[in-house]
Amino acid sequence: MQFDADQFRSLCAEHGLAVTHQRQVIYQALMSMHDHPNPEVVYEKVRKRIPSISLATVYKNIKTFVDSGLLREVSLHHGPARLETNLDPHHHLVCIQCKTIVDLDDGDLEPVRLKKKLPRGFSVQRYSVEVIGLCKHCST
Amino acid sequence: MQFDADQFRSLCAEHGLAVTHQRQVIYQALMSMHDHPNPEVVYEKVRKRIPSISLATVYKNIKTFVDSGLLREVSLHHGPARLETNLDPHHHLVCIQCKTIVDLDDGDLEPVRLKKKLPRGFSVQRYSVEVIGLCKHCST
DNA sequence: TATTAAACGATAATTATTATCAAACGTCAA
DNA sequence: TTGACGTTTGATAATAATTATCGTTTAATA
Ligand SMILES: [Mn+2]
Ligand SMILES: [Mn+2]
Ligand SMILES: [Zn+2]
Ligand SMILES: [Zn+2]
Repeated sequence: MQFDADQFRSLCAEHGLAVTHQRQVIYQALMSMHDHPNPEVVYEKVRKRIPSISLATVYKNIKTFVDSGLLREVSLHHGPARLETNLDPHHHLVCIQCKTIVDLDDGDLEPVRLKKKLPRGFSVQRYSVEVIGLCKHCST
Repeated sequence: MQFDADQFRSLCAEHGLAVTHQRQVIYQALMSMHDHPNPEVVYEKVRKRIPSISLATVYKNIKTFVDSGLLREVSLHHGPARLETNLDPHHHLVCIQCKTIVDLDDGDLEPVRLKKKLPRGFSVQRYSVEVIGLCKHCST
């Protein structure tokens, strides 16, 4: 515990962040959850240790962690729905900046192949590959 | 135009949907946009043809089309953000039902390989593979 | 320990989406 | 073709997710 606190202290120092009790509890809550939680779930977990914490503080710290690279978002696609009219199997090129999504034909890619067995009981419906980066327009 | 209208008419018949002017204009707007629009953008486009249309009608029809399989959503991850604490390169197993996201080690997958060149100017940052299906819990 | 910038909590505002409901419309059988 | 009936529409309220605002508190550091 003392050790973790010190680790967090230096993490914050590296990224120029003030060390606050709230920040540390939020970080530890996040790191103890290995199932890609949403902010609300993090809030509920943190509230067990700091009942008076504000939901806004949780959101603000998550943003801070993401901006500092201590944390990521699973996908670029949270927020408004993006609609797909191309019903053929295909993949995507996604720009991290402008969020433009461009189709990548299924045949333009070597088929996805697993080396290991998937967890028992999971039935695969399809594979989705995203090539993530900066589009021409955004990289200038 | 007459032909498209007839096509839409039979599409609706196949899926048990009433043929309305709004529905047809929304569908045609969608099919003419090859860039994965969000509902707001569809609304703006439809409004040029039916200025009096309600945003709710656009949302309701998009939902109807998705439920009928005439349309998809690009990703399962729209809505609340999902947080990623695993900073190692890895991929995901995603359940379409409960939205559970499970890590898939980078080494468990043959590397993604492109057969063709990407569009000029796109700089790749990383690949993200999602194995999409039903988890053990949801498939029973 | 005093100064100062950063962070916090409360809450308002914004954005995205869904729900509600009365009026209008489309379907289909007579 | 008409009329009954279920569906869709438009207006708008409600909800969910997130960000902004702002006065107060706290942490960094000199
Ligand atoms: Mn696509
Ligand atoms: Mn992960
Ligand atoms: Zn871009
Ligand atoms: Zn599931």
